[in-house]
Amino acid sequence: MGRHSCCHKQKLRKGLWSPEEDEKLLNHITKFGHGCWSSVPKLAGLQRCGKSCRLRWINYLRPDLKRGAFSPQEESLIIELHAVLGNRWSQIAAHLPGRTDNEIKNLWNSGIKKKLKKNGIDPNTHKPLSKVENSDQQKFHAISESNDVASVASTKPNLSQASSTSSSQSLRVIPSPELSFRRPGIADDGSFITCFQPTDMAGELCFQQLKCSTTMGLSASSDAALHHNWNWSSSDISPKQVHSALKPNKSSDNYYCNIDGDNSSQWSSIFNLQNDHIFENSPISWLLADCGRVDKETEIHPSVCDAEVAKWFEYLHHTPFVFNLSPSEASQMEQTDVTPSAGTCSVTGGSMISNCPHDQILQAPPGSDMYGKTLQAIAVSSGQNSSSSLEPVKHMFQDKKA
DNA sequence: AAGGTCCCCAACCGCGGTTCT
DNA sequence: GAGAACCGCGGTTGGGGACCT
Repeated sequence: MGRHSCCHKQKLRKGLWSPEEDEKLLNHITKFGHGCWSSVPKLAGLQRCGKSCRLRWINYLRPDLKRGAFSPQEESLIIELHAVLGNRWSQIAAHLPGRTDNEIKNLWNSGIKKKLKKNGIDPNTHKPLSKVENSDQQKFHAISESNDVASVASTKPNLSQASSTSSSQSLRVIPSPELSFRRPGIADDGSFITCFQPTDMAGELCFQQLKCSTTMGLSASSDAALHHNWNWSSSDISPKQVHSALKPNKSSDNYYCNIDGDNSSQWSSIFNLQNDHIFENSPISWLLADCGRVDKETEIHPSVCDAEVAKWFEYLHHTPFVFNLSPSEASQMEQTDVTPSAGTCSVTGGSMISNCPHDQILQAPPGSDMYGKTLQAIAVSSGQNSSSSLEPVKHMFQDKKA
Protein backbone atom coordinates (compact mmCIF):
# COMPACT_ATOMS: atom_id res chain seq x y z
CA MET A 1 0.00 0.00 0.00
CA GLY A 2 1.42 3.30 -0.91
CA ARG A 3 1.35 5.66 1.96
CA HIS A 4 1.44 9.24 0.83
CA SER A 5 3.68 11.43 2.84
CA CYS A 6 2.58 15.02 2.72
CA CYS A 7 6.15 16.01 2.06
CA HIS A 8 5.96 14.29 -1.29
CA LYS A 9 3.18 16.47 -2.53
CA GLN A 10 4.27 19.08 -4.94
CA LYS A 11 4.09 22.81 -4.65
CA LEU A 12 3.63 22.78 -0.90
CA ARG A 13 5.53 25.19 1.25
CA LYS A 14 7.81 23.87 3.98
CA GLY A 15 9.75 25.45 6.76
CA LEU A 16 8.86 28.32 9.02
CA TRP A 17 5.43 29.79 8.90
CA SER A 18 4.96 33.39 7.88
CA PRO A 19 2.65 35.72 9.85
CA GLU A 20 0.31 35.76 6.86
CA GLU A 21 0.04 31.99 6.89
CA ASP A 22 -0.56 32.01 10.62
CA GLU A 23 -3.33 34.52 10.17
CA LYS A 24 -5.00 32.50 7.44
CA LEU A 25 -4.90 29.34 9.50
CA LEU A 26 -6.04 31.08 12.65
CA ASN A 27 -8.93 32.77 10.88
CA HIS A 28 -10.05 29.60 9.25
CA ILE A 29 -9.99 27.48 12.39
CA THR A 30 -11.57 30.21 14.48
CA LYS A 31 -14.48 30.42 12.06
CA PHE A 32 -14.93 26.83 10.99
CA GLY A 33 -12.87 24.64 13.28
CA HIS A 34 -10.28 22.37 11.85
CA GLY A 35 -12.54 19.48 10.88
CA CYS A 36 -10.58 17.23 8.59
CA TRP A 37 -7.01 18.44 8.65
CA SER A 38 -6.30 17.33 5.14
CA SER A 39 -8.90 19.75 3.83
CA VAL A 40 -7.81 22.66 6.00
CA PRO A 41 -5.01 24.00 3.79
CA LYS A 42 -7.26 24.11 0.73
CA LEU A 43 -10.12 25.77 2.58
CA ALA A 44 -7.80 28.21 4.32
CA GLY A 45 -5.92 29.06 1.14
CA LEU A 46 -2.60 27.71 2.32
CA GLN A 47 0.10 25.99 0.31
CA ARG A 48 0.76 23.60 3.17
CA CYS A 49 -0.11 20.04 3.90
CA GLY A 50 -2.75 19.23 6.49
CA LYS A 51 -0.21 17.73 8.76
CA SER A 52 1.81 20.90 8.80
CA CYS A 53 -1.33 22.92 9.55
CA ARG A 54 -2.26 20.65 12.39
CA LEU A 55 1.18 20.91 13.92
CA ARG A 56 1.23 24.67 13.61
CA TRP A 57 -2.14 24.93 15.29
CA ILE A 58 -1.33 22.55 18.11
CA ASN A 59 2.11 23.87 18.86
CA TYR A 60 1.73 27.56 18.24
CA LEU A 61 -1.65 29.00 17.33
CA ARG A 62 -3.96 27.30 19.81
CA PRO A 63 -5.41 30.01 22.04
CA ASP A 64 -5.03 28.03 25.26
CA LEU A 65 -1.28 27.75 25.00
CA LYS A 66 0.81 29.03 27.83
CA ARG A 67 3.78 30.86 26.51
CA GLY A 68 7.04 31.59 28.25
CA ALA A 69 9.54 29.74 30.33
CA PHE A 70 8.67 26.70 32.37
CA SER A 71 8.38 27.26 36.08
CA PRO A 72 10.47 25.17 38.51
CA GLN A 73 7.23 23.49 39.55
CA GLU A 74 6.50 22.54 35.98
CA GLU A 75 10.02 21.25 35.53
CA SER A 76 9.89 19.09 38.61
CA LEU A 77 6.50 17.81 37.56
CA ILE A 78 7.91 16.85 34.18
CA ILE A 79 10.76 14.99 35.84
CA GLU A 80 8.38 13.16 38.09
CA LEU A 81 6.02 12.29 35.26
CA HIS A 82 8.87 11.20 33.06
CA ALA A 83 9.99 8.80 35.75
CA VAL A 84 6.60 7.15 35.49
CA LEU A 85 5.67 7.61 31.86
CA GLY A 86 9.01 7.72 30.08
CA ASN A 87 9.06 9.50 26.73
CA ARG A 88 5.31 9.61 26.44
CA TRP A 89 5.36 13.31 25.81
CA SER A 90 1.72 13.67 24.97
CA GLN A 91 0.73 12.01 28.22
CA ILE A 92 3.12 14.20 30.13
CA ALA A 93 1.75 17.26 28.34
CA ALA A 94 -1.74 16.27 29.40
CA HIS A 95 -0.69 17.02 32.97
CA LEU A 96 0.60 20.47 32.12
CA PRO A 97 -2.20 22.67 30.86
CA GLY A 98 -1.11 25.02 28.13
CA ARG A 99 2.04 23.11 27.33
CA THR A 100 2.55 21.01 24.24
CA ASP A 101 4.25 17.69 23.93
CA ASN A 102 6.75 19.22 21.52
CA GLU A 103 7.58 21.96 23.98
CA ILE A 104 8.09 19.49 26.80
CA LYS A 105 10.15 17.21 24.60
CA ASN A 106 12.38 20.12 23.64
CA LEU A 107 12.74 21.19 27.24
CA TRP A 108 13.64 17.69 28.23
CA ASN A 109 16.22 17.24 25.49
CA SER A 110 17.78 20.64 25.82
CA GLY A 111 17.60 21.36 29.51
CA ILE A 112 16.34 18.82 31.97
CA LYS A 113 18.45 15.99 30.62
CA LYS A 114 21.59 17.97 31.22
CA LYS A 115 20.55 19.00 34.69
CA LEU A 116 19.87 15.42 35.63
CA LYS A 117 23.17 14.23 34.24
CA LYS A 118 24.93 17.02 36.04
CA ASN A 119 23.37 15.77 39.23
CA GLY A 120 24.46 12.24 38.58
CA ILE A 121 21.13 10.90 37.40
CA ASP A 122 20.58 8.92 34.28
CA PRO A 123 17.74 10.79 32.53
CA ASN A 124 16.50 7.61 30.92
CA THR A 125 16.24 5.44 33.96
CA HIS A 126 16.14 8.12 36.67
CA LYS A 127 18.69 6.08 38.49
CA PRO A 128 22.05 7.27 39.68
CA LEU A 129 24.69 7.26 37.00
CA SER A 130 26.91 4.52 38.20
CA LYS A 131 30.64 4.90 38.03
CA VAL A 132 31.07 1.40 39.18
CA GLU A 133 33.96 -0.43 37.60
CA ASN A 134 33.26 -3.19 35.14
CA SER A 135 33.68 -5.90 37.68
CA ASP A 136 31.31 -4.22 40.00
CA GLN A 137 28.87 -3.72 37.15
CA GLN A 138 28.98 -7.39 36.37
CA LYS A 139 28.29 -8.12 39.96
CA PHE A 140 25.51 -5.56 39.90
CA HIS A 141 23.84 -7.16 36.92
CA ALA A 142 24.35 -10.63 38.23
CA ILE A 143 22.69 -9.70 41.45
CA SER A 144 19.99 -7.80 39.63
CA GLU A 145 19.11 -10.77 37.58
CA SER A 146 18.95 -12.91 40.64
CA ASN A 147 16.54 -10.45 42.14
CA ASP A 148 18.70 -8.33 44.28
CA VAL A 149 17.83 -4.80 45.14
CA ALA A 150 18.65 -3.33 41.77
CA SER A 151 16.15 -5.59 40.15
CA VAL A 152 13.25 -3.47 41.16
CA ALA A 153 13.61 -1.16 38.23
CA SER A 154 15.29 -3.46 35.81
CA THR A 155 14.07 -6.99 36.24
CA LYS A 156 11.12 -8.84 37.50
CA PRO A 157 11.26 -9.23 41.24
CA ASN A 158 11.02 -12.66 42.71
CA LEU A 159 9.06 -12.69 45.87
CA SER A 160 10.33 -15.92 47.22
CA GLN A 161 13.85 -14.71 47.16
CA ALA A 162 12.96 -11.27 48.29
CA SER A 163 11.24 -12.56 51.32
CA SER A 164 13.80 -15.09 52.24
CA THR A 165 17.50 -14.65 52.53
CA SER A 166 18.34 -11.95 50.08
CA SER A 167 15.87 -9.26 50.82
CA SER A 168 18.33 -6.97 52.44
CA GLN A 169 21.45 -7.65 50.50
CA SER A 170 23.50 -4.57 50.19
CA LEU A 171 25.44 -3.41 47.23
CA ARG A 172 28.24 -0.92 47.22
CA VAL A 173 27.69 1.89 44.85
CA ILE A 174 29.05 5.34 44.28
CA PRO A 175 27.29 7.51 46.81
CA SER A 176 24.71 9.70 45.23
CA PRO A 177 22.06 12.00 46.62
CA GLU A 178 19.42 10.49 44.43
CA LEU A 179 19.23 7.14 46.03
CA SER A 180 15.95 7.89 47.65
CA PHE A 181 14.32 7.88 44.26
CA ARG A 182 13.65 4.27 43.66
CA ARG A 183 10.56 2.90 42.12
CA PRO A 184 8.65 -0.03 43.41
CA GLY A 185 8.45 -3.30 41.67
CA ILE A 186 5.70 -5.82 41.79
CA ALA A 187 6.28 -9.32 42.96
CA ASP A 188 4.67 -12.44 41.63
CA ASP A 189 1.98 -12.42 44.22
CA GLY A 190 1.15 -8.83 43.56
CA SER A 191 2.85 -7.45 46.61
CA PHE A 192 5.07 -4.49 46.24
CA ILE A 193 8.77 -4.57 46.42
CA THR A 194 9.47 -1.09 47.55
CA CYS A 195 12.22 1.31 46.81
CA PHE A 196 15.66 1.04 48.21
CA GLN A 197 16.75 3.74 50.50
CA PRO A 198 20.21 4.84 51.31
CA THR A 199 21.41 3.83 54.67
CA ASP A 200 24.68 4.78 56.12
CA MET A 201 26.48 1.68 57.16
CA ALA A 202 30.05 2.06 58.24
CA GLY A 203 30.38 5.09 56.06
CA GLU A 204 29.15 3.40 52.97
CA LEU A 205 25.98 3.96 51.15
CA CYS A 206 24.21 0.74 50.61
CA PHE A 207 21.04 -0.24 48.94
CA GLN A 208 18.57 -2.16 50.87
CA GLN A 209 15.39 -3.76 49.81
CA LEU A 210 12.14 -3.73 51.64
CA LYS A 211 8.97 -5.47 50.86
CA CYS A 212 5.52 -4.16 51.48
CA SER A 213 2.69 -6.54 51.15
CA THR A 214 -0.51 -5.33 49.61
CA THR A 215 -2.34 -6.57 52.61
CA MET A 216 -0.33 -4.37 54.85
CA GLY A 217 0.20 -0.72 54.83
CA LEU A 218 -2.10 2.13 55.47
CA SER A 219 -5.23 1.42 57.30
CA ALA A 220 -8.27 2.96 55.75
CA SER A 221 -9.49 3.77 59.19
CA SER A 222 -6.33 5.51 60.19
CA ASP A 223 -7.06 9.01 61.24
CA ALA A 224 -3.62 10.27 60.44
CA ALA A 225 -2.92 8.68 57.20
CA LEU A 226 0.39 10.15 56.35
CA HIS A 227 2.25 9.04 59.38
CA HIS A 228 0.40 6.13 60.77
CA ASN A 229 1.01 2.49 60.43
CA TRP A 230 2.83 2.15 57.25
CA ASN A 231 4.36 -1.15 57.90
CA TRP A 232 7.27 -2.38 55.98
CA SER A 233 8.88 -5.68 56.24
CA SER A 234 11.88 -7.56 55.16
CA SER A 235 13.25 -10.82 56.29
CA ASP A 236 15.80 -9.43 58.66
CA ILE A 237 14.40 -6.11 59.62
CA SER A 238 11.38 -5.84 61.74
CA PRO A 239 8.43 -3.90 60.40
CA LYS A 240 9.03 -0.26 60.17
CA GLN A 241 6.74 2.57 60.76
CA VAL A 242 6.67 5.98 59.31
CA HIS A 243 6.90 7.90 62.48
CA SER A 244 6.90 11.33 61.05
CA ALA A 245 6.73 13.21 57.86
CA LEU A 246 8.09 16.54 56.94
CA LYS A 247 6.99 19.22 54.60
CA PRO A 248 10.25 21.06 54.37
CA ASN A 249 9.03 24.15 52.70
CA LYS A 250 5.56 25.51 52.71
CA SER A 251 5.60 26.45 49.07
CA SER A 252 6.65 22.96 48.23
CA ASP A 253 4.39 20.11 47.39
CA ASN A 254 6.87 17.54 48.53
CA TYR A 255 6.87 15.71 51.79
CA TYR A 256 9.50 13.55 53.28
CA CYS A 257 8.93 10.63 55.51
CA ASN A 258 11.23 9.19 58.04
CA ILE A 259 10.79 5.59 58.78
CA ASP A 260 12.43 4.25 61.88
CA GLY A 261 13.54 0.70 62.09
CA ASP A 262 15.21 -1.32 64.72
CA ASN A 263 18.57 -1.06 63.03
CA SER A 264 18.58 2.62 63.94
CA SER A 265 18.85 3.72 60.39
CA GLN A 266 16.63 6.45 59.19
CA TRP A 267 14.81 5.76 56.01
CA SER A 268 13.81 8.77 54.11
CA SER A 269 11.36 8.74 51.34
CA ILE A 270 9.67 11.33 49.31
CA PHE A 271 6.29 11.79 47.86
CA ASN A 272 4.60 14.61 46.20
CA LEU A 273 1.15 16.07 46.43
CA GLN A 274 0.37 18.28 43.55
CA ASN A 275 -2.97 19.18 42.09
CA ASP A 276 -4.46 16.43 44.18
CA HIS A 277 -2.23 13.87 42.61
CA ILE A 278 0.43 11.79 44.20
CA PHE A 279 3.30 10.94 42.00
CA GLU A 280 5.29 7.83 42.09
CA ASN A 281 8.47 9.02 43.61
CA SER A 282 8.19 6.56 46.36
CA PRO A 283 6.45 3.42 47.36
CA ILE A 284 4.32 5.52 49.58
CA SER A 285 2.28 6.84 46.69
CA TRP A 286 1.64 3.25 45.73
CA LEU A 287 0.68 2.40 49.20
CA LEU A 288 -1.76 5.24 49.32
CA ALA A 289 -3.19 4.25 46.00
CA ASP A 290 -3.47 0.69 47.11
CA CYS A 291 -5.23 1.55 50.26
CA GLY A 292 -7.90 3.48 48.51
CA ARG A 293 -9.32 6.34 50.43
CA VAL A 294 -7.55 8.63 52.78
CA ASP A 295 -9.82 11.37 53.79
CA LYS A 296 -8.68 12.81 57.04
CA GLU A 297 -6.67 15.87 57.61
CA THR A 298 -3.21 14.84 58.50
CA GLU A 299 -0.53 16.37 60.55
CA ILE A 300 2.94 16.58 59.22
CA HIS A 301 5.58 16.91 61.88
CA PRO A 302 8.85 18.57 61.08
CA SER A 303 11.63 16.22 61.67
CA VAL A 304 15.24 15.62 60.91
CA CYS A 305 15.71 14.77 57.30
CA ASP A 306 18.60 13.41 55.44
CA ALA A 307 20.92 15.94 53.86
CA GLU A 308 21.03 13.99 50.66
CA VAL A 309 17.33 14.40 50.26
CA ALA A 310 17.67 18.07 51.04
CA LYS A 311 20.21 18.49 48.31
CA TRP A 312 17.93 16.84 45.83
CA PHE A 313 15.01 18.86 46.97
CA GLU A 314 16.88 22.10 46.45
CA TYR A 315 17.89 21.07 43.00
CA LEU A 316 14.40 20.13 42.03
CA HIS A 317 12.62 23.09 43.46
CA HIS A 318 15.18 25.83 43.44
CA THR A 319 14.21 26.64 46.96
CA PRO A 320 16.14 26.22 50.17
CA PHE A 321 15.46 23.08 52.06
CA VAL A 322 14.71 23.62 55.73
CA PHE A 323 15.38 20.78 58.05
CA ASN A 324 16.08 20.15 61.68
CA LEU A 325 13.21 22.42 62.46
CA SER A 326 12.49 22.96 66.06
CA PRO A 327 8.85 23.13 67.05
CA SER A 328 9.12 26.89 67.45
CA GLU A 329 10.67 27.22 64.04
CA ALA A 330 7.97 25.14 62.56
CA SER A 331 5.41 27.24 64.28
CA GLN A 332 7.02 30.40 62.99
CA MET A 333 7.07 29.04 59.49
CA GLU A 334 3.45 28.20 59.78
CA GLN A 335 2.52 31.68 60.86
CA THR A 336 4.38 33.42 58.08
CA ASP A 337 3.07 31.45 55.22
CA VAL A 338 -0.03 32.21 53.25
CA THR A 339 -0.76 28.67 52.30
CA PRO A 340 -2.78 26.55 54.66
CA SER A 341 -1.10 25.37 57.77
CA ALA A 342 2.50 24.31 57.52
CA GLY A 343 1.94 21.38 59.77
CA THR A 344 -1.09 19.99 58.12
CA CYS A 345 -1.86 18.49 54.84
CA SER A 346 -5.31 17.92 53.60
CA VAL A 347 -5.65 14.68 51.80
CA THR A 348 -8.94 14.02 50.23
CA GLY A 349 -10.56 10.91 48.94
CA GLY A 350 -10.13 9.22 45.61
CA SER A 351 -9.16 12.34 43.75
CA MET A 352 -5.87 12.24 45.52
CA ILE A 353 -4.84 9.27 43.52
CA SER A 354 -6.83 9.88 40.39
CA ASN A 355 -3.77 10.31 38.32
CA CYS A 356 -1.80 7.48 39.71
CA PRO A 357 -1.31 4.70 37.16
CA HIS A 358 -2.39 2.25 39.77
CA ASP A 359 -5.64 4.04 40.21
CA GLN A 360 -6.19 4.45 36.51
CA ILE A 361 -6.14 0.74 36.27
CA LEU A 362 -8.68 0.44 39.01
CA GLN A 363 -10.93 2.79 37.09
CA ALA A 364 -10.37 1.36 33.65
CA PRO A 365 -12.21 -1.77 32.61
CA PRO A 366 -9.93 -4.72 31.97
CA GLY A 367 -9.49 -5.10 28.28
CA SER A 368 -9.78 -1.41 27.61
CA ASP A 369 -7.00 0.42 25.93
CA MET A 370 -6.31 2.42 29.05
CA TYR A 371 -6.06 -0.70 31.08
CA GLY A 372 -3.56 -2.34 28.79
CA LYS A 373 -1.44 0.70 28.20
CA THR A 374 -1.27 1.55 31.84
CA LEU A 375 -0.30 -1.95 32.73
CA GLN A 376 2.42 -1.77 30.17
CA ALA A 377 3.59 1.53 31.50
CA ILE A 378 3.80 0.11 34.98
CA ALA A 379 5.46 -3.02 33.78
CA VAL A 380 8.00 -1.05 31.84
CA SER A 381 8.65 1.26 34.73
CA SER A 382 9.14 -1.77 36.87
CA GLY A 383 11.32 -3.43 34.30
CA GLN A 384 8.71 -6.03 33.48
CA ASN A 385 8.56 -6.02 29.76
CA SER A 386 7.33 -9.38 28.76
CA SER A 387 3.66 -10.07 28.48
CA SER A 388 3.98 -13.03 30.78
CA SER A 389 5.38 -10.90 33.53
CA LEU A 390 2.32 -8.69 33.24
CA GLU A 391 0.07 -11.45 34.41
CA PRO A 392 0.60 -11.06 38.14
CA VAL A 393 0.09 -7.35 37.75
CA LYS A 394 -3.12 -7.88 35.87
CA HIS A 395 -4.39 -10.30 38.43
CA MET A 396 -3.58 -7.96 41.21
CA PHE A 397 -5.59 -5.15 39.72
CA GLN A 398 -8.42 -7.38 38.61
CA ASP A 399 -8.65 -8.71 42.11
CA LYS A 400 -8.73 -5.23 43.47
CA LYS A 401 -11.45 -4.19 41.08
CA ALA A 402 -13.47 -7.16 42.11
C1' DA B 1 34.23 42.87 13.28
C1' DA B 2 34.31 38.30 11.48
C1' DG B 3 34.20 33.56 11.62
C1' DG B 4 33.25 29.40 14.19
C1' DT B 5 30.64 26.78 17.45
C1' DC B 6 26.89 25.79 20.35
C1' DC B 7 22.26 25.32 21.39
C1' DC B 8 17.34 26.08 21.24
C1' DC B 9 13.17 25.03 19.22
C1' DA B 10 9.95 24.97 15.26
C1' DA B 11 9.03 21.92 11.99
C1' DC B 12 9.69 17.71 9.43
C1' DC B 13 9.58 12.71 8.89
C1' DG B 14 8.18 8.15 9.39
C1' DC B 15 5.72 4.89 11.86
C1' DG B 16 1.78 2.66 14.12
C1' DG B 17 -2.93 2.82 15.06
C1' DT B 18 -7.58 4.00 13.71
C1' DT B 19 -11.24 5.05 10.62
C1' DC B 20 -13.32 5.03 6.26
C1' DT B 21 -14.69 2.95 1.90
C1' DG C 1 -11.31 -8.38 5.04
C1' DA C 2 -8.31 -5.35 2.44
C1' DG C 3 -6.66 -1.18 0.99
C1' DA C 4 -6.54 3.78 1.41
C1' DA C 5 -6.67 7.83 4.01
C1' DC C 6 -6.17 10.06 8.11
C1' DC C 7 -4.48 11.08 12.77
C1' DG C 8 -1.30 11.38 16.47
C1' DC C 9 3.01 10.44 18.39
C1' DG C 10 7.98 10.45 19.11
C1' DG C 11 12.56 10.90 17.01
C1' DT C 12 15.21 13.84 14.36
C1' DT C 13 16.73 17.78 11.71
C1' DG C 14 18.30 22.20 10.53
C1' DG C 15 17.67 27.33 10.66
C1' DG C 16 19.04 30.96 13.15
C1' DG C 17 20.24 33.45 17.23
C1' DA C 18 23.58 33.64 21.06
C1' DC C 19 27.94 33.17 22.53
C1' DC C 20 32.89 32.52 22.12
C1' DT C 21 37.48 33.17 20.16
